[in-house]
Amino acid sequence: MSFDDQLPPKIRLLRAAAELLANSEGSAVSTRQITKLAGVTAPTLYHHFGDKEGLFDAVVSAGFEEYVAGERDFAPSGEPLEDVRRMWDNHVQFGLSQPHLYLVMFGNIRPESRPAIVADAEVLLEEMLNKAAISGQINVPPREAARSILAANVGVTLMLIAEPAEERNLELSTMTRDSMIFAVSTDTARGAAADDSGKSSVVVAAIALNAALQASHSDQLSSSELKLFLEWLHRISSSS
Amino acid sequence: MSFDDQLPPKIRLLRAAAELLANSEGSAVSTRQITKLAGVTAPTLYHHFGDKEGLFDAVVSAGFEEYVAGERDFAPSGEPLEDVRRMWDNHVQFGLSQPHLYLVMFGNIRPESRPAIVADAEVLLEEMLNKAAISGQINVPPREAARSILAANVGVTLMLIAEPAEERNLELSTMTRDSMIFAVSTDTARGAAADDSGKSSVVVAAIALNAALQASHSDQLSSSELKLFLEWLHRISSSS
DNA sequence: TAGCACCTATAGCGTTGCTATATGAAGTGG
DNA sequence: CCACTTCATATAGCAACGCTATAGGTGCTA
Repeated sequence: MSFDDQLPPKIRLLRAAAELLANSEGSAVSTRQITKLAGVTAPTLYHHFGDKEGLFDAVVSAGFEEYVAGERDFAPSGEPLEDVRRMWDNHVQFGLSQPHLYLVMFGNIRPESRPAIVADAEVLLEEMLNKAAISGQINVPPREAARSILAANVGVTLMLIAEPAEERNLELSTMTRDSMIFAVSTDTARGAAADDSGKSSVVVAAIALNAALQASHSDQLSSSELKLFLEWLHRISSSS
Repeated sequence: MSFDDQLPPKIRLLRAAAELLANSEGSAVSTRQITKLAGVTAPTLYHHFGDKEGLFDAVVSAGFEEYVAGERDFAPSGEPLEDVRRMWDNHVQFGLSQPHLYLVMFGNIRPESRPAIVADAEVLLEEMLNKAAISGQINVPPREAARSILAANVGVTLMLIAEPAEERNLELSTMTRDSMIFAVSTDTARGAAADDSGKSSVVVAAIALNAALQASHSDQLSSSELKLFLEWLHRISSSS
């Protein structure tokens, strides 16, 4: 029942709440469950934390500080934008590993209650982006870039949490991450090059693809597949 | 007390819930408040909506459909990416004008109860991005681009909602919006003409062809051929 | 008129977050 | 050694919550 009789009740409450939050599959967690697991009665909870939300805030702060601490332990890689990527991934990982904590933090955001944690994350990102700005890698003020990237980061994490775990596509995260970083960075190295600007029908696209495929030796298809593919492509592109 | 005695209870419940949700400043809305305002008793609510969440879903759907309807009324501007921008702004506007509805929709997302509305919004975006893909303006598959942009859109809107109304900085929205669109578009109007690595022009062409094929129901290939063809195309266009 | 769906109300169950009040333990000053 | 305050916990219970078993009323079809 009560799982750690030695520790002071305040800490037992924190641990019980964290454990229940982590294990509850979407369903709400009640104060009675928490106090029972902590081996404590209701008033103790309200004495120490004032509120159910106060307890959750404390749990979240603890978890978040742990996450921030791990964040700071990353020695700067010398490539600030790479560090920003790592912070992004860490953020997503944190959200996915503790979805209920995360939802308490970012999902139920209300105007009057706590941008405190958001601000912490923002500052952390901003510091890193500042390094990037110093070496001229960024074309946007670091604070604005940090806010923008963090917003996208939160959105992606929420979307991933909302998906059933088995069909979670982390590519959504990496793609959005790189899109955001690319957009604020001064490094325009990229592929693209849309030559035939303007209207492009099936035929035009097929011709373009046909030419490009033959020129580039893509290894996405086997040679036999490629042969058939090109044949079909020819059929389409000569059908005008 | 009850505010619209003529209408059927189902609609009165919807309106009462909408009104309470819109006016409640962050605090939760109870079924008792709703039924009292609607001039109805509890079982009526559960008969029509099954659930408290069912009611909220219905309210949200109604509001969202209104918003989507306004969205569709925009005549396509001929510039799909410009339309995407307008959809983004509309999304943010919707969230800021009905923050509580919006939080019900996107804030409390849980793995098991994912509102179909997210999927709707995704499809809407994807359709528009498909147009952009057909004319070769996009270097990413439309579905993935839609998911990514929508995620960022949601994140930005939540962040803006979390800020006190008087210091809301809408530039966060426009900046993130343009960053995302810029990152997925082939238009590198930024200065240095990008060198194409050859492979990525294949990707762009494949994406364009893929979108065009699905839109045009070409009869150059049999359905089984087409299926395989599209699969290969997808493989090519997913290779970064 | 009888029967049958559909819709709504009465009443209340079990649980929720939270608290008024009381009790025990620990320290402090005389 | 004893009052006295302070902090921490327990007993017991309130009002509000989401929700439902059951029954009654209503309008339609036969």
